[in-house]
Amino acid sequence: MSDAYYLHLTDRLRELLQDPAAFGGDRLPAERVLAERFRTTRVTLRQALAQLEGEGRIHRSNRRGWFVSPPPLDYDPTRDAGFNDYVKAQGRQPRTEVLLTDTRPHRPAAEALGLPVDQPFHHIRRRRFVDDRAVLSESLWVVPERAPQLLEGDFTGSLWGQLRGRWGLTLAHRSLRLYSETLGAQEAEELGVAAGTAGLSVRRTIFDARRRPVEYDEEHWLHNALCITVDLENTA
Amino acid sequence: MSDAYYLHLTDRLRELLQDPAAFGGDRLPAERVLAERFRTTRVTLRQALAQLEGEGRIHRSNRRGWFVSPPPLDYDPTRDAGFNDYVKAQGRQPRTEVLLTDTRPHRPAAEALGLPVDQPFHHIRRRRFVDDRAVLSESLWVVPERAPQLLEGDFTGSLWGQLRGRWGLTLAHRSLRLYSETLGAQEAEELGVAAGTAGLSVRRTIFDARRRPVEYDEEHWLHNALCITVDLENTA
DNA sequence: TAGTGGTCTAGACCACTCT
DNA sequence: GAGTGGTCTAGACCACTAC
Repeated sequence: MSDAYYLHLTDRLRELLQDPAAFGGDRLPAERVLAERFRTTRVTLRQALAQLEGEGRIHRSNRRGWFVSPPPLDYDPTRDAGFNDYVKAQGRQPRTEVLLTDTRPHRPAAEALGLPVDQPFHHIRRRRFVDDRAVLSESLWVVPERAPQLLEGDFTGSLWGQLRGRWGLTLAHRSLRLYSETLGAQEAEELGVAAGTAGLSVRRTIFDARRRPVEYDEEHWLHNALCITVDLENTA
Repeated sequence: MSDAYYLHLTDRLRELLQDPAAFGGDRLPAERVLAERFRTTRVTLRQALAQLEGEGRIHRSNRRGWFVSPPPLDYDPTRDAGFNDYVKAQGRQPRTEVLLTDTRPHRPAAEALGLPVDQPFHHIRRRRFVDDRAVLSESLWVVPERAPQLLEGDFTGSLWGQLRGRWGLTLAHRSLRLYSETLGAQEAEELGVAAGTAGLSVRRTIFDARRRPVEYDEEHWLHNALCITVDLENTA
């Protein structure tokens, strides 16, 4: 079946996408227009678009249309250069919106950090943009004893930077979990995509140098918006 | 559109999948059977199946049918416990097939390791199984000077173990890159899935303690077959 | 050879966005 | 209000797998 028409279509569209001027901008023509141009139906056309979406070449904004994707963002979840810093370092424009802050228990955080389930956490939920495209929805839960006045600060910047700078914490022990997921209703809405869109989940659990629990966070990325990089020395 | 029928269908199927006996085994009924049972068409049914596939609950084997997925494998690409070891440690059955060995130049490896493009490498391509399901296709390129007689050995086990044991190499400097991809024709065929299936690519570049280039490899995983975990100490 | 998933057609209506 | 993607129907044929 390698001669399926949608695969030919995928190839032709992929070529067109190489040429920045092919569609006169970042936006693709309407599905009906493309289907007619390539003499097929929307169903088949959408198979080709879905392929290109999986390859990270295009993406959709819910009910608005298809757009040419920029190159993925390089991201090292083991460091905290700060979102704003590393996005700028790659010549892109970062932006952060704080959606919510509160203090309450959260079972997954408690379990990850080995604390009782009724342990309250300082909780921050935010949404982050690259070049005005929402690519990341995240929630962070911080143990209040480690950072008492945390919620009085500003959270559009680096949280780890604050933990180090304001409370002198060393984020010594870190455990990461990454896996492919489909975005839930809330994350999808926050990122302006259809529910069920493919995502990449990153969870981090942090202890300080004295092995005291510090922080737990969950990130939900658009799955093709980033390339995870990790550099390691000597930890054989 | 959260009342789309395919989402209800997804929910109902997800519930059925909780019950191991619901379908009398690991295999789901034929699409036509399921479509009739839920009084819809194959197109809509397949939307629901695709959702569950994205969630990692089911997977398909090319043209054979849909199967209930086992839990994902935990995998730490920064360590080399050895595939066979960590799969067994999780109570699963590993298997490795060596598909090819040769010695030849490879541009991506040369570029990653900072060597001339005509630099030859010892090349090993293999396919790895968990519980008889092919989940990983990988190629490894080793600098011959680091491991001269490499290709005379056996490669169903841990390559890093050999590099350490037979040549006393320390894999001191490691750089990883992970990103979502769609599997190419070759990888898809080796893994028994349709071309364009979602995958997860892991690339590693390794230098020894004297910063001499040692190895470069590319892994292509079925994207929902694994959960990446990384544990770090002190590398603030 | 029977049954399966893979692909495709030619429509349709709806919810939402844009202006 | 016009245009968009999201969803859905009711079929069809083909390539491949399993027996």
